[in-house]
Amino acid sequence: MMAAMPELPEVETVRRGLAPHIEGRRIKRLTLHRPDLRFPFPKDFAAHMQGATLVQFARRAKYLLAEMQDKKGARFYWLSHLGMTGRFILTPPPRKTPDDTPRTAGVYAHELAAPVAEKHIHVDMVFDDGTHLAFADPRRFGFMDKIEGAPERSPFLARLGPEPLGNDFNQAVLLAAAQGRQTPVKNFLLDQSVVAGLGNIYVCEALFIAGISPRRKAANLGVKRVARLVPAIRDVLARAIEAGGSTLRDFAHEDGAMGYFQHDFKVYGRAGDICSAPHCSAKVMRLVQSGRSSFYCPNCQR
DNA sequence: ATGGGGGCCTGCCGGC
DNA sequence: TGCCGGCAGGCCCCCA
Repeated sequence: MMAAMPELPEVETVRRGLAPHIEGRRIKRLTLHRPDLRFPFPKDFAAHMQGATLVQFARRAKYLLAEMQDKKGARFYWLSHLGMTGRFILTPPPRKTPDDTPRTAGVYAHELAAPVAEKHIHVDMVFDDGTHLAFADPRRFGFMDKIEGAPERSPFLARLGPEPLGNDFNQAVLLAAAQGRQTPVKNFLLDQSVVAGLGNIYVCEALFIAGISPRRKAANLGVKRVARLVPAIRDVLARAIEAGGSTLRDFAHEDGAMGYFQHDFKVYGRAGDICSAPHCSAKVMRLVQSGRSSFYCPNCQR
């Protein structure tokens, strides 16, 4: 068992967990505890978010994309990325008591208490019903942005390839994208412009399921391997989302931290273990490609 | 255009 | 026991 980094299934799990708590709610206060994460927060970020209503909480690749309606009724989008260690921590509103009247400027007593005691909380939000949403990110590889206009024109989203679980991702598309690509299939699948949402872990797992060596050049995949690879990618992601979904049942608690559910992997992080495939006694190997670990079974993957 | 590598950033872990 | 190097990797950016 190990905790998965935020790739598509983890981000989707976060989305599903948070959406029912924040959709349709107005942001009463938003506090930044530092001027930047990986990038500086956009100018007027807090001011624009404050008083805005979160209309819909969606996902694109590994990005969370919230449709917002500001105080004047204008639409904009709040984009966030969890990076490597980013987490949203949700605290549902405590039950109000009769004497819980506004203190200053309409702030209720129950809103003054710190919802969580944790290091590395960089953003705090309070919604109109008292729901707290904090963003913590020790390594600050995550970031947030504000998008005016069509979200697909955001520089962060413009170059993304198809969603791996959508109809735009299929064997013909993947085969065409692989034409002439001399890079190993491992690197190829990590390229978010090829298919958007895979990270190191699920690429390793998908290649294992498809029986393809991470070393194989993308251009040499061929129709047969692509025909195995596409469903392998879909299956591994869909199963991981299911596994994440099963953790949501316990979500609405005090420490509502999200996105790092436990999950079993066949090869990732298992160097030296015997391959889990039936009748295979080879050892799972680790190799470094472009500075990243690949795990694979040299017997099952060619 | 494409591929490869550096840098960001902190927590953790193994070795001495 | 404490220190320290290596490692983890998503994504942008630069260079060949």
